[in-house]
Amino acid sequence: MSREKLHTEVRRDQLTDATLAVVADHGLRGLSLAAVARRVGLTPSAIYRHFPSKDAMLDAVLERLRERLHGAIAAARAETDDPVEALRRLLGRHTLLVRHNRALPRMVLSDDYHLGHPERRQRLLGVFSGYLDGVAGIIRQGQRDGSIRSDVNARSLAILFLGLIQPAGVLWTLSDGRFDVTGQARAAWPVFEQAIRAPAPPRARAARPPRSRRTPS
Amino acid sequence: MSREKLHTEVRRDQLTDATLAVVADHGLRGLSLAAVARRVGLTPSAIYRHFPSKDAMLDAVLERLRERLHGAIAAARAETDDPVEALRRLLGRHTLLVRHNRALPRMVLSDDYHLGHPERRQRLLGVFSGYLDGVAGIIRQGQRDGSIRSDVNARSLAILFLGLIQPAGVLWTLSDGRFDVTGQARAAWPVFEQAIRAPAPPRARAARPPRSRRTPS
DNA sequence: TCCGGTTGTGAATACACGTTCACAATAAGC
DNA sequence: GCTTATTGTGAACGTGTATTCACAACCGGA
Repeated sequence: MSREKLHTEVRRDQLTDATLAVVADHGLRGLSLAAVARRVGLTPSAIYRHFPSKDAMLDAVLERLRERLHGAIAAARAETDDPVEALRRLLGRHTLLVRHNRALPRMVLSDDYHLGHPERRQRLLGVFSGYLDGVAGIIRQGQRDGSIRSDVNARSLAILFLGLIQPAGVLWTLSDGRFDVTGQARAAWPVFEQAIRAPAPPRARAARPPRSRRTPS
Repeated sequence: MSREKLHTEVRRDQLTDATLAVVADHGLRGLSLAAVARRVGLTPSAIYRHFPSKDAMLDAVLERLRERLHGAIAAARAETDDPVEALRRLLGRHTLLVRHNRALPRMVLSDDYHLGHPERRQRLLGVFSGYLDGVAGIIRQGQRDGSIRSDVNARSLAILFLGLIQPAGVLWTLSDGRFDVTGQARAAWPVFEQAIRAPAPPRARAARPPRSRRTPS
């Protein structure tokens, strides 16, 4: 082993990085302390100098992913004032994030992380909700300034936006990177954009939300 | 134990059912032969009378899920000739399928199943592709008869359709059934429908697919 | 009725993993 | 330079797991 003694903050960073790498390569199931330790040149027991348990380490990793997701939203919002354009940029940033962090979909979609740990599920749901709130915030801004349709609530549109990326991300991980996420995003975006844009202001259509419209079976 | 001797086909059905139930409750990670055996009133070793290995059992389970997914598509197509209406029905059937088979998203999205087993990944990708092909088939029909826009390829639209369900399904599992999948589907469908409908025939817009349009960063 | 194949059992095996602990080596503060 | 807290090591432990095997009970057909 390297036998080198480093400060605990440094090791913690190394360990979370290594964890992300292992999860990217072998999934959450394949995540073992041995594999993480090997990657940073430590023995499994040394990990316990920096994290009280494997679970605590995973929590730190999730926190890092959360920061990156929120960072993407903040960056997209900072770049432009046009909400629709902000969404387009967020889409690009998010696909890039997925492509550079194969661990992200695995961590967030795999149930290993939260099953049997209600507080974990709550945390993960919080990450999702936070992201969706961010997207919904952009959308609401667009609804206020009239660029985005107001007959569908912002949250639903935010989830629809997530649908722009998620299946592509799944296909991408499943195909081991062969599926063209970026291409799919480029193809799907115009469709989405057109769908959320408010109908042209001149001709005010009946934009009443269709309440419980039920077409006969 | 029940001590009852049943034919192997019956046991195989019971075992796949039990596996689905266990995965629904405890995820793929929490799937153990012991748990499955307990659920059907057998000992773990008895399972080997009906499946050569745990992996083989999982394969059978995936096959069952594949059948149900394809069944949903076939049923939706059989019910109507209108492609857009078929998609709407498929959406309903799919959400129902997810709600009744919590194991479905877990099996299909968790990487436990396929990581480290390239042939498994291939199989799972095949399930996805088969489903997408089915959806794309409906869409292509709509493109031929002019009800669905032709400037975006059917596959991309099919993936977008999947995005209508998948994030909702994830939120649903994550919130332990509290999230309203059906409501989300109802809210998102009109948006999707309007997005894929071909622009009204009278005013023929320039519907050339934008090839590599790149907006400056 | 008898017999062979099928189904079920419980004990045993082998392995991987998280975690603990006593001890060694090193860095930091006085 | 001495002391003390920090960091790293290797061995050990306990647990949960898939899988195997010898044996028992049973069903179905001759």
